[in-house]
Amino acid sequence: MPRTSNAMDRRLKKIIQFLIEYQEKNGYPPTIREIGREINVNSTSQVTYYLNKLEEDSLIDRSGHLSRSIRVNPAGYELIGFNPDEDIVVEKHENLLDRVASAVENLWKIPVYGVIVASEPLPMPDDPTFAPDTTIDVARSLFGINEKPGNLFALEVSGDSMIDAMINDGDTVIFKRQETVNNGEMAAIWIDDDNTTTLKYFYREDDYYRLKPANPTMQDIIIPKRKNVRIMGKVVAVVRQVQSAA
Amino acid sequence: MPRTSNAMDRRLKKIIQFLIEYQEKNGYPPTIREIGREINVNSTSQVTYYLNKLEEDSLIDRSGHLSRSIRVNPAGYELIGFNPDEDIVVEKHENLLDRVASAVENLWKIPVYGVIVASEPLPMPDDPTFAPDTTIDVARSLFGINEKPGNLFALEVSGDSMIDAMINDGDTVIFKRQETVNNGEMAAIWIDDDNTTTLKYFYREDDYYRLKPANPTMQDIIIPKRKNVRIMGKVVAVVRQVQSAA
DNA sequence: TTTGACATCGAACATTTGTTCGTGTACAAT
DNA sequence: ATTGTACACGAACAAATGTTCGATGTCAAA
Repeated sequence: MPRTSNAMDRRLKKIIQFLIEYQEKNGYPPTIREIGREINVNSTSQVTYYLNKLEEDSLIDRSGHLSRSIRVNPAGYELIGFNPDEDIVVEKHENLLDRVASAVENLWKIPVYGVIVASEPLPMPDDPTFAPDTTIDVARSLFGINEKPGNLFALEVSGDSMIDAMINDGDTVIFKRQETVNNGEMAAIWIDDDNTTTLKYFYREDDYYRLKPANPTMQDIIIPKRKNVRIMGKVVAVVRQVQSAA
Repeated sequence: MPRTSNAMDRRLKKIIQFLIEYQEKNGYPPTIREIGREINVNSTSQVTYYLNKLEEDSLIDRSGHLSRSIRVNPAGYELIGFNPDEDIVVEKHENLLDRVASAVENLWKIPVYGVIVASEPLPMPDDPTFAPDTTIDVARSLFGINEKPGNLFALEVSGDSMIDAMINDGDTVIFKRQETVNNGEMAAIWIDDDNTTTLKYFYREDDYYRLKPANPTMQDIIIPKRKNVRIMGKVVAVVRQVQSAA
Protein backbone atom coordinates (compact mmCIF):
# COMPACT_ATOMS: atom_id res chain seq x y z
CA MET A 1 0.00 0.00 0.00
CA PRO A 2 2.45 2.64 -1.12
CA ARG A 3 1.99 6.31 -1.63
CA THR A 4 0.01 6.38 1.57
CA SER A 5 2.28 9.08 2.78
CA ASN A 6 0.00 9.40 5.74
CA ALA A 7 0.56 5.85 6.80
CA MET A 8 4.28 6.19 6.38
CA ASP A 9 4.31 9.32 8.43
CA ARG A 10 2.61 7.46 11.22
CA ARG A 11 5.08 4.66 10.96
CA LEU A 12 7.96 7.08 11.17
CA LYS A 13 6.45 8.52 14.30
CA LYS A 14 5.85 5.08 15.66
CA ILE A 15 9.49 4.25 15.13
CA ILE A 16 10.58 7.23 17.14
CA GLN A 17 8.14 6.35 19.84
CA PHE A 18 9.44 2.82 19.92
CA LEU A 19 13.03 3.97 20.02
CA ILE A 20 12.29 6.08 23.04
CA GLU A 21 10.28 3.45 24.83
CA TYR A 22 12.76 0.70 24.13
CA GLN A 23 15.65 2.78 25.37
CA GLU A 24 13.70 3.71 28.47
CA LYS A 25 12.87 0.13 29.14
CA ASN A 26 16.10 -1.65 28.29
CA GLY A 27 18.77 0.97 28.66
CA TYR A 28 20.04 0.40 25.15
CA PRO A 29 18.61 0.96 21.68
CA PRO A 30 16.89 -1.71 19.61
CA THR A 31 18.09 -3.31 16.41
CA ILE A 32 16.51 -2.60 13.08
CA ARG A 33 14.93 -6.02 13.16
CA GLU A 34 13.32 -5.27 16.49
CA ILE A 35 12.04 -2.04 15.04
CA GLY A 36 10.65 -3.88 12.06
CA ARG A 37 8.84 -6.31 14.28
CA GLU A 38 7.29 -3.43 16.18
CA ILE A 39 5.92 -1.68 13.13
CA ASN A 40 4.98 -4.89 11.34
CA VAL A 41 7.58 -4.64 8.65
CA ASN A 42 9.79 -7.64 8.21
CA SER A 43 12.07 -6.21 5.63
CA THR A 44 15.20 -4.91 7.26
CA SER A 45 15.94 -2.79 4.26
CA GLN A 46 12.59 -1.09 4.62
CA VAL A 47 13.39 -0.20 8.19
CA THR A 48 16.73 1.13 7.02
CA TYR A 49 14.85 3.19 4.49
CA TYR A 50 12.71 4.69 7.23
CA LEU A 51 15.70 5.23 9.42
CA ASN A 52 17.42 7.15 6.66
CA LYS A 53 14.41 9.39 6.32
CA LEU A 54 14.41 10.06 10.02
CA GLU A 55 18.09 10.81 9.98
CA GLU A 56 17.69 13.19 7.06
CA ASP A 57 15.29 15.14 9.19
CA SER A 58 17.68 15.08 12.12
CA LEU A 59 15.15 13.29 14.26
CA ILE A 60 17.56 10.51 15.02
CA ASP A 61 21.29 10.10 14.87
CA ARG A 62 23.16 7.00 13.93
CA SER A 63 26.40 8.45 12.81
CA GLY A 64 28.13 5.50 14.43
CA HIS A 65 26.44 3.01 12.11
CA LEU A 66 27.08 0.36 14.67
CA SER A 67 24.71 -2.16 16.10
CA ARG A 68 22.17 -0.81 18.55
CA SER A 69 23.44 2.69 18.19
CA ILE A 70 20.40 4.67 17.12
CA ARG A 71 19.87 7.81 19.13
CA VAL A 72 16.80 9.98 19.22
CA ASN A 73 17.58 13.65 18.89
CA PRO A 74 15.80 16.34 20.87
CA ALA A 75 13.74 17.10 17.79
CA GLY A 76 12.61 13.51 17.83
CA TYR A 77 11.51 13.68 21.43
CA GLU A 78 9.70 16.86 20.63
CA LEU A 79 7.85 15.27 17.78
CA ILE A 80 6.50 12.45 19.88
CA GLY A 81 6.41 13.82 23.33
CA PHE A 82 7.61 12.36 26.52
CA ASN A 83 5.89 9.46 28.14
CA PRO A 84 5.78 10.20 31.86
CA ASP A 85 4.64 6.87 33.24
CA GLU A 86 8.06 5.55 32.40
CA ASP A 87 10.45 5.56 35.32
CA ILE A 88 12.65 8.49 34.67
CA VAL A 89 14.51 8.19 37.93
CA VAL A 90 16.94 5.70 36.52
CA GLU A 91 17.61 7.92 33.60
CA LYS A 92 19.84 10.74 34.61
CA HIS A 93 21.41 11.99 31.50
CA GLU A 94 22.09 15.49 30.55
CA ASN A 95 19.49 15.32 27.87
CA LEU A 96 16.82 14.63 30.46
CA LEU A 97 16.21 18.30 30.83
CA ASP A 98 15.72 18.70 27.13
CA ARG A 99 13.36 15.86 27.10
CA VAL A 100 11.27 17.07 29.97
CA ALA A 101 11.17 20.53 28.57
CA SER A 102 10.09 19.31 25.20
CA ALA A 103 7.39 17.19 26.74
CA VAL A 104 5.69 20.35 27.83
CA GLU A 105 5.72 21.43 24.25
CA ASN A 106 3.60 18.50 23.22
CA LEU A 107 0.57 20.64 23.09
CA TRP A 108 0.63 23.73 21.01
CA LYS A 109 -1.67 26.55 21.83
CA ILE A 110 -2.58 28.06 18.52
CA PRO A 111 -4.15 31.51 18.49
CA VAL A 112 -7.60 31.73 16.98
CA TYR A 113 -7.76 35.08 15.29
CA GLY A 114 -11.39 35.04 14.46
CA VAL A 115 -13.88 33.81 11.97
CA ILE A 116 -13.32 33.19 8.32
CA VAL A 117 -16.12 34.18 6.00
CA ALA A 118 -16.07 33.86 2.25
CA SER A 119 -16.97 37.44 1.65
CA GLU A 120 -14.30 39.01 3.82
CA PRO A 121 -10.52 39.00 4.06
CA LEU A 122 -8.92 36.94 6.75
CA PRO A 123 -8.93 38.69 10.08
CA MET A 124 -5.19 38.62 10.44
CA PRO A 125 -3.67 41.14 12.75
CA ASP A 126 -0.79 43.10 11.31
CA ASP A 127 0.63 43.34 14.74
CA PRO A 128 2.25 39.98 15.35
CA THR A 129 2.02 40.47 19.08
CA PHE A 130 -1.71 40.74 18.87
CA ALA A 131 -3.20 38.77 21.70
CA PRO A 132 -6.15 36.70 20.65
CA ASP A 133 -8.90 36.01 23.12
CA THR A 134 -8.97 32.33 22.30
CA THR A 135 -6.54 29.59 21.45
CA ILE A 136 -6.95 26.03 20.38
CA ASP A 137 -4.88 23.19 21.76
CA VAL A 138 -3.46 20.93 19.14
CA ALA A 139 -1.20 17.94 19.53
CA ARG A 140 2.19 18.81 18.23
CA SER A 141 2.32 15.48 16.43
CA LEU A 142 -0.40 16.63 14.08
CA PHE A 143 2.10 18.80 12.31
CA GLY A 144 5.06 18.10 10.16
CA ILE A 145 8.42 17.73 11.66
CA ASN A 146 9.65 21.10 10.53
CA GLU A 147 6.65 23.08 11.65
CA LYS A 148 7.04 25.79 14.25
CA PRO A 149 4.25 26.98 16.49
CA GLY A 150 4.95 30.66 15.99
CA ASN A 151 3.96 30.58 12.34
CA LEU A 152 0.61 29.01 12.92
CA PHE A 153 -2.75 30.53 13.52
CA ALA A 154 -6.31 29.29 13.37
CA LEU A 155 -9.64 30.55 12.19
CA GLU A 156 -13.11 29.26 12.71
CA VAL A 157 -15.21 28.79 9.66
CA SER A 158 -18.61 30.40 9.61
CA GLY A 159 -21.16 29.37 7.08
CA ASP A 160 -21.27 26.79 4.37
CA SER A 161 -19.27 28.74 1.88
CA MET A 162 -16.19 26.55 2.23
CA ILE A 163 -18.01 23.38 1.42
CA ASP A 164 -16.19 23.00 -1.83
CA ALA A 165 -13.02 22.85 0.24
CA MET A 166 -14.58 20.07 2.27
CA ILE A 167 -14.75 22.37 5.22
CA ASN A 168 -17.85 22.67 7.31
CA ASP A 169 -19.54 25.39 9.21
CA GLY A 170 -17.85 25.41 12.59
CA ASP A 171 -14.63 23.74 11.54
CA THR A 172 -11.38 25.14 12.77
CA VAL A 173 -8.76 25.63 10.09
CA ILE A 174 -5.13 25.90 11.03
CA PHE A 175 -2.95 28.00 8.78
CA LYS A 176 0.69 28.64 8.39
CA ARG A 177 1.46 32.26 7.81
CA GLN A 178 3.02 32.59 4.36
CA GLU A 179 2.46 34.59 1.22
CA THR A 180 3.43 32.02 -1.32
CA VAL A 181 2.72 28.33 -1.62
CA ASN A 182 4.05 25.58 -3.77
CA ASN A 183 1.89 24.18 -6.48
CA GLY A 184 -0.61 21.77 -5.05
CA GLU A 185 -0.71 23.16 -1.55
CA MET A 186 -3.96 24.35 -0.09
CA ALA A 187 -4.08 28.04 0.65
CA ALA A 188 -6.40 30.72 1.81
CA ILE A 189 -6.67 32.97 -1.20
CA TRP A 190 -8.09 36.44 -1.39
CA ILE A 191 -9.39 37.34 -4.82
CA ASP A 192 -9.47 41.08 -5.20
CA ASP A 193 -11.96 41.40 -8.01
CA ASP A 194 -14.47 39.12 -6.45
CA ASN A 195 -13.87 40.33 -2.94
CA THR A 196 -13.83 36.82 -1.60
CA THR A 197 -11.67 34.57 0.49
CA THR A 198 -11.53 30.98 -0.63
CA LEU A 199 -9.68 27.83 0.35
CA LYS A 200 -8.31 25.90 -2.59
CA TYR A 201 -5.37 23.90 -3.78
CA PHE A 202 -3.29 26.44 -5.60
CA TYR A 203 -1.46 25.96 -8.88
CA ARG A 204 0.49 28.63 -10.68
CA GLU A 205 0.34 27.73 -14.35
CA ASP A 206 1.93 29.51 -17.28
CA ASP A 207 -0.83 31.95 -18.05
CA TYR A 208 -3.21 31.65 -15.18
CA TYR A 209 -3.80 30.50 -11.65
CA ARG A 210 -5.71 27.33 -11.16
CA LEU A 211 -7.71 26.83 -8.00
CA LYS A 212 -8.67 23.25 -7.33
CA PRO A 213 -11.40 22.51 -4.80
CA ALA A 214 -10.70 19.76 -2.29
CA ASN A 215 -13.89 18.09 -3.33
CA PRO A 216 -12.79 16.04 -6.33
CA THR A 217 -16.23 16.13 -7.88
CA MET A 218 -15.95 19.85 -8.43
CA GLN A 219 -14.39 21.75 -11.27
CA ASP A 220 -11.17 23.68 -11.12
CA ILE A 221 -11.38 27.44 -11.22
CA ILE A 222 -9.19 29.31 -13.66
CA ILE A 223 -8.11 32.84 -12.86
CA PRO A 224 -6.16 34.93 -15.38
CA LYS A 225 -2.94 36.29 -14.02
CA ARG A 226 -3.95 39.89 -14.49
CA LYS A 227 -6.45 39.47 -11.70
CA ASN A 228 -5.15 40.16 -8.29
CA VAL A 229 -4.96 37.20 -5.98
CA ARG A 230 -3.27 37.13 -2.65
CA ILE A 231 -2.24 34.14 -0.66
CA MET A 232 -2.98 34.67 2.98
CA GLY A 233 -1.66 31.43 4.39
CA LYS A 234 -1.23 27.77 3.81
CA VAL A 235 -3.76 25.37 5.21
CA VAL A 236 -2.00 22.79 7.33
CA ALA A 237 -4.82 21.14 9.19
CA VAL A 238 -8.54 21.09 9.79
CA VAL A 239 -10.10 20.12 13.07
CA ARG A 240 -13.78 19.41 13.36
CA GLN A 241 -15.65 18.77 16.54
CA VAL A 242 -18.76 17.05 15.38
CA GLN A 243 -21.81 18.48 17.00
CA SER A 244 -25.29 17.18 17.15
CA ALA A 245 -27.86 18.05 14.55
CA ALA A 246 -27.28 20.28 11.61
CA MET B 1 51.15 -9.68 36.25
CA PRO B 2 48.37 -11.74 37.77
CA ARG B 3 47.28 -12.12 41.32
CA THR B 4 47.38 -8.37 41.60
CA SER B 5 43.84 -8.50 42.83
CA ASN B 6 44.24 -4.86 43.55
CA ALA B 7 44.89 -4.08 39.93
CA MET B 8 41.93 -6.10 38.88
CA ASP B 9 39.73 -4.35 41.33
CA ARG B 10 40.78 -1.09 39.87
CA ARG B 11 40.04 -2.35 36.43
CA LEU B 12 36.60 -3.49 37.42
CA LYS B 13 35.81 -0.07 38.74
CA LYS B 14 37.22 1.48 35.67
CA ILE B 15 34.93 -0.66 33.57
CA ILE B 16 31.86 0.53 35.42
CA GLN B 17 32.99 4.10 35.16
CA PHE B 18 33.57 3.64 31.48
CA LEU B 19 30.19 2.02 31.00
CA ILE B 20 28.49 4.98 32.60
CA GLU B 21 30.49 7.58 30.77
CA TYR B 22 30.16 5.88 27.44
CA GLN B 23 26.42 5.57 27.83
CA GLU B 24 26.18 9.20 28.86
CA LYS B 25 28.19 10.30 25.92
CA ASN B 26 26.84 8.11 23.16
CA GLY B 27 23.40 7.10 24.30
CA TYR B 28 24.18 3.41 23.96
CA PRO B 29 26.51 0.99 25.72
CA PRO B 30 29.96 0.01 24.43
CA THR B 31 31.12 -3.34 23.11
CA ILE B 32 33.46 -5.56 25.03
CA ARG B 33 36.21 -4.65 22.61
CA GLU B 34 35.70 -0.99 23.31
CA ILE B 35 35.85 -1.77 26.99
CA GLY B 36 39.03 -3.70 26.47
CA ARG B 37 40.63 -0.82 24.65
CA GLU B 38 39.69 1.48 27.48
CA ILE B 39 41.29 -0.65 30.16
CA ASN B 40 44.23 -1.69 28.01
CA VAL B 41 43.21 -5.27 27.62
CA ASN B 42 42.99 -6.57 24.13
CA SER B 43 41.68 -9.95 24.94
CA THR B 44 37.95 -10.04 24.54
CA SER B 45 37.73 -13.10 26.67
CA GLN B 46 39.41 -11.28 29.48
CA VAL B 47 36.88 -8.52 29.30
CA THR B 48 34.16 -11.14 29.35
CA TYR B 49 35.80 -12.55 32.42
CA TYR B 50 35.61 -9.18 34.12
CA LEU B 51 32.10 -8.65 33.00
CA ASN B 52 31.07 -11.95 34.50
CA LYS B 53 32.54 -10.89 37.79
CA LEU B 54 30.68 -7.65 37.69
CA GLU B 55 27.47 -9.42 36.90
CA GLU B 56 27.99 -11.89 39.73
CA ASP B 57 28.14 -8.93 42.03
CA SER B 58 24.99 -7.48 40.46
CA LEU B 59 26.83 -4.36 39.55
CA ILE B 60 25.86 -4.70 35.94
CA ASP B 61 23.18 -6.55 34.05
CA ARG B 62 23.49 -8.17 30.70
CA SER B 63 20.76 -10.70 30.82
CA GLY B 64 20.05 -9.99 27.18
CA HIS B 65 23.46 -11.19 26.09
CA LEU B 66 23.10 -9.14 22.98
CA SER B 67 25.46 -6.70 21.43
CA ARG B 68 25.85 -3.42 23.22
CA SER B 69 23.40 -4.40 25.89
CA ILE B 70 25.33 -3.98 29.12
CA ARG B 71 23.48 -2.04 31.76
CA VAL B 72 24.87 -0.61 34.95
CA ASN B 73 22.74 -1.42 37.95
CA PRO B 74 22.02 1.06 40.73
CA ALA B 75 24.62 -0.75 42.83
CA GLY B 76 27.09 -0.01 40.08
CA TYR B 77 26.32 3.67 40.14
CA GLU B 78 26.66 3.62 43.86
CA LEU B 79 30.04 2.01 43.66
CA ILE B 80 31.35 4.82 41.55
CA GLY B 81 29.54 7.55 43.38
CA PHE B 82 27.10 10.04 42.08
CA ASN B 83 28.36 13.26 40.71
CA PRO B 84 26.87 16.12 42.65
CA ASP B 85 25.32 17.93 39.73
CA GLU B 86 23.12 14.96 39.19
CA ASP B 87 21.10 15.79 42.24
CA ILE B 88 20.49 19.19 40.80
CA VAL B 89 19.23 17.66 37.65
CA VAL B 90 16.90 15.41 39.53
CA GLU B 91 15.66 18.34 41.52
CA LYS B 92 14.91 20.44 38.50
CA HIS B 93 13.28 17.48 37.02
CA GLU B 94 10.91 17.21 39.95
CA ASN B 95 9.96 20.80 39.46
CA LEU B 96 9.00 20.13 35.92
CA LEU B 97 7.25 16.91 36.65
CA ASP B 98 3.94 18.53 37.44
CA ARG B 99 3.97 20.41 34.24
CA VAL B 100 4.79 17.31 32.30
CA ALA B 101 2.06 15.36 33.98
CA SER B 102 -0.55 17.94 33.27
CA ALA B 103 0.63 18.33 29.73
CA VAL B 104 0.17 14.65 29.18
CA GLU B 105 -3.21 14.52 30.82
CA ASN B 106 -4.21 17.02 28.23
CA LEU B 107 -3.03 14.85 25.44
CA TRP B 108 -4.86 11.68 24.65
CA LYS B 109 -3.42 8.88 22.61
CA ILE B 110 -6.28 7.43 20.65
CA PRO B 111 -5.86 4.03 19.02
CA VAL B 112 -6.17 3.95 15.27
CA TYR B 113 -7.77 0.64 14.46
CA GLY B 114 -7.35 0.83 10.75
CA VAL B 115 -8.91 2.14 7.64
CA ILE B 116 -12.52 2.86 7.02
CA VAL B 117 -13.83 2.04 3.57
CA ALA B 118 -17.39 2.50 2.43
CA SER B 119 -17.76 -1.07 1.26
CA GLU B 120 -16.59 -2.77 4.42
CA PRO B 121 -17.59 -2.89 8.08
CA LEU B 122 -15.53 -0.96 10.53
CA PRO B 123 -12.40 -2.79 11.55
CA MET B 124 -13.29 -2.82 15.20
CA PRO B 125 -11.56 -5.48 17.23
CA ASP B 126 -13.83 -7.52 19.46
CA ASP B 127 -10.89 -8.10 21.68
CA PRO B 128 -10.61 -4.99 23.81
CA THR B 129 -6.95 -5.69 24.47
CA PHE B 130 -6.23 -5.56 20.79
CA ALA B 131 -3.05 -3.60 20.28
CA PRO B 132 -3.48 -1.06 17.55
CA ASP B 133 -0.77 -0.42 15.06
CA THR B 134 -0.79 3.27 15.64
CA THR B 135 -2.23 5.94 17.83
CA ILE B 136 -3.05 9.54 17.20
CA ASP B 137 -2.41 12.31 19.68
CA VAL B 138 -5.33 14.58 20.25
CA ALA B 139 -5.67 17.52 22.56
CA ARG B 140 -7.98 16.61 25.36
CA SER B 141 -9.70 19.94 24.98
CA LEU B 142 -11.12 18.84 21.69
CA PHE B 143 -13.58 16.67 23.56
CA GLY B 144 -16.38 17.32 25.93
CA ILE B 145 -15.74 17.30 29.64
CA ASN B 146 -17.52 13.99 30.14
CA GLU B 147 -15.60 12.18 27.45
CA LYS B 148 -13.27 9.40 28.48
CA PRO B 149 -10.32 8.30 26.44
CA GLY B 150 -11.11 4.62 26.80
CA ASN B 151 -14.25 4.87 24.74
CA LEU B 152 -12.63 6.54 21.82
CA PHE B 153 -11.01 5.09 18.78
CA ALA B 154 -10.01 6.40 15.42
CA LEU B 155 -10.04 5.28 11.83
CA GLU B 156 -8.40 6.65 8.78
CA VAL B 157 -10.62 7.24 5.80
CA SER B 158 -9.58 5.70 2.55
CA GLY B 159 -11.13 6.89 -0.66
CA ASP B 160 -13.58 9.59 -1.54
CA SER B 161 -16.66 7.68 -0.54
CA MET B 162 -17.29 9.75 2.57
CA ILE B 163 -17.36 12.99 0.68
CA ASP B 164 -21.03 13.44 1.38
CA ALA B 165 -20.08 13.43 5.04
CA MET B 166 -17.60 16.17 4.29
CA ILE B 167 -14.80 13.78 5.04
CA ASN B 168 -11.84 13.48 2.77
CA ASP B 169 -9.55 10.75 1.70
CA GLY B 170 -6.89 10.57 4.40
CA ASP B 171 -8.89 12.21 7.15
CA THR B 172 -8.82 10.68 10.58
CA VAL B 173 -12.21 10.22 12.17
CA ILE B 174 -12.51 9.82 15.91
CA PHE B 175 -15.39 7.76 17.17
CA LYS B 176 -16.97 7.03 20.46
CA ARG B 177 -17.83 3.41 20.88
CA GLN B 178 -21.59 3.15 21.22
CA GLU B 179 -24.47 1.30 19.62
CA THR B 180 -27.13 3.93 19.79
CA VAL B 181 -27.10 7.63 19.15
CA ASN B 182 -29.51 10.42 19.80
CA ASN B 183 -31.34 11.94 16.92
CA GLY B 184 -29.14 14.38 15.08
CA GLU B 185 -25.83 12.87 16.06
CA MET B 186 -23.43 11.71 13.44
CA ALA B 187 -22.72 8.02 13.45
CA ALA B 188 -20.92 5.34 11.54
CA ILE B 189 -23.76 3.22 10.23
CA TRP B 190 -23.55 -0.21 8.73
CA ILE B 191 -26.41 -0.96 6.33
CA ASP B 192 -26.82 -4.66 6.01
CA ASP B 193 -28.68 -4.78 2.73
CA ASP B 194 -26.28 -2.51 0.95
CA ASN B 195 -23.20 -3.88 2.63
CA THR B 196 -21.86 -0.43 3.20
CA THR B 197 -20.54 1.69 6.00
CA THR B 198 -21.58 5.31 5.90
CA LEU B 199 -21.19 8.36 8.08
CA LYS B 200 -24.40 10.34 8.48
CA TYR B 201 -26.44 12.31 10.94
CA PHE B 202 -28.90 9.80 12.25
CA TYR B 203 -32.59 10.32 12.92
CA ARG B 204 -34.96 7.67 14.11
CA GLU B 205 -38.37 8.72 12.79
CA ASP B 206 -41.71 7.02 13.31
CA ASP B 207 -41.60 4.70 10.34
CA TYR B 208 -38.09 4.96 9.04
CA TYR B 209 -34.56 5.96 9.67
CA ARG B 210 -33.37 9.16 8.12
CA LEU B 211 -29.72 9.60 7.28
CA LYS B 212 -28.69 13.16 6.67
CA PRO B 213 -25.41 13.89 4.92
CA ALA B 214 -23.23 16.53 6.48
CA ASN B 215 -23.12 18.32 3.19
CA PRO B 216 -26.27 20.41 3.32
CA THR B 217 -26.60 20.46 -0.44
CA MET B 218 -27.27 16.77 -0.44
CA GLN B 219 -30.50 14.90 0.03
CA ASP B 220 -31.46 12.89 3.06
CA ILE B 221 -31.59 9.16 2.73
CA ILE B 222 -34.64 7.34 3.95
CA ILE B 223 -34.35 3.77 5.13
CA PRO B 224 -37.39 1.74 6.09
CA LYS B 225 -37.20 0.26 9.55
CA ARG B 226 -37.39 -3.27 8.30
CA LYS B 227 -33.96 -2.90 6.86
CA ASN B 228 -31.14 -3.75 9.15
CA VAL B 229 -28.94 -0.86 10.15
CA ARG B 230 -26.34 -0.97 12.86
CA ILE B 231 -24.70 1.92 14.57
CA MET B 232 -21.04 1.30 15.04
CA GLY B 233 -20.06 4.43 16.84
CA LYS B 234 -20.65 8.09 17.20
CA VAL B 235 -18.46 10.49 15.32
CA VAL B 236 -16.99 12.95 17.75
CA ALA B 237 -14.27 14.61 15.73
CA VAL B 238 -12.50 14.73 12.44
CA VAL B 239 -8.86 15.64 12.06
CA ARG B 240 -7.38 16.44 8.72
CA GLN B 241 -3.73 16.94 8.03
CA VAL B 242 -3.74 18.80 4.78
CA GLN B 243 -1.25 17.38 2.38
CA SER B 244 0.01 18.80 -0.81
CA ALA B 245 -1.75 18.21 -4.06
CA ALA B 246 -4.80 16.01 -4.49
C1' DT C 1 0.25 4.38 -22.31
C1' DT C 2 4.66 4.97 -20.72
C1' DT C 3 7.76 6.64 -17.52
C1' DG C 4 9.91 7.77 -13.23
C1' DA C 5 9.92 8.51 -8.39
C1' DC C 6 8.59 6.47 -4.32
C1' DA C 7 7.43 2.77 -1.24
C1' DT C 8 7.91 -2.01 -0.33
C1' DC C 9 9.81 -6.66 0.11
C1' DG C 10 13.01 -10.48 1.02
C1' DA C 11 17.21 -12.59 0.45
C1' DA C 12 22.20 -12.50 0.06
C1' DC C 13 25.98 -10.44 1.91
C1' DA C 14 29.33 -8.00 5.00
C1' DT C 15 30.48 -6.42 9.41
C1' DT C 16 30.29 -6.12 14.10
C1' DT C 17 30.10 -8.28 18.30
C1' DG C 18 29.95 -11.93 21.81
C1' DT C 19 31.61 -16.73 23.11
C1' DT C 20 34.64 -20.60 23.40
C1' DC C 21 38.86 -22.81 23.78
C1' DG C 22 43.67 -23.89 24.17
C1' DT C 23 47.43 -22.05 26.20
C1' DG C 24 50.41 -19.44 29.34
C1' DT C 25 51.90 -17.14 33.77
C1' DA C 26 52.14 -16.01 38.61
C1' DC C 27 51.73 -17.20 43.29
C1' DA C 28 50.11 -19.30 47.54
C1' DA C 29 49.54 -23.55 49.70
C1' DT C 30 50.99 -27.98 49.84
C1' DA D 1 59.20 -28.25 43.71
C1' DT D 2 54.74 -29.27 42.75
C1' DT D 3 50.23 -28.16 42.22
C1' DG D 4 45.86 -25.84 41.97
C1' DT D 5 43.62 -21.65 41.34
C1' DA D 6 43.11 -17.14 39.77
C1' DC D 7 44.39 -14.16 36.15
C1' DA D 8 45.62 -13.37 31.36
C1' DC D 9 46.12 -13.78 26.22
C1' DG D 10 44.57 -14.16 21.43
C1' DA D 11 42.78 -16.85 17.80
C1' DA D 12 38.85 -19.23 16.01
C1' DC D 13 34.21 -19.51 16.00
C1' DA D 14 29.24 -18.40 16.25
C1' DA D 15 25.64 -15.25 16.61
C1' DA D 16 23.79 -10.76 16.00
C1' DT D 17 23.18 -6.98 13.36
C1' DG D 18 23.57 -3.72 9.53
C1' DT D 19 23.92 -3.08 4.29
C1' DT D 20 23.20 -3.94 -0.45
C1' DC D 21 20.69 -5.47 -4.29
C1' DG D 22 17.25 -6.90 -7.52
C1' DA D 23 12.42 -7.15 -8.04
C1' DT D 24 7.63 -5.57 -7.52
C1' DG D 25 3.63 -2.47 -7.03
C1' DT D 26 1.58 2.06 -7.01
C1' DC D 27 0.67 6.55 -8.32
C1' DA D 28 1.15 10.81 -10.73
C1' DA D 29 3.03 13.24 -14.43
C1' DA D 30 4.31 13.21 -19.24
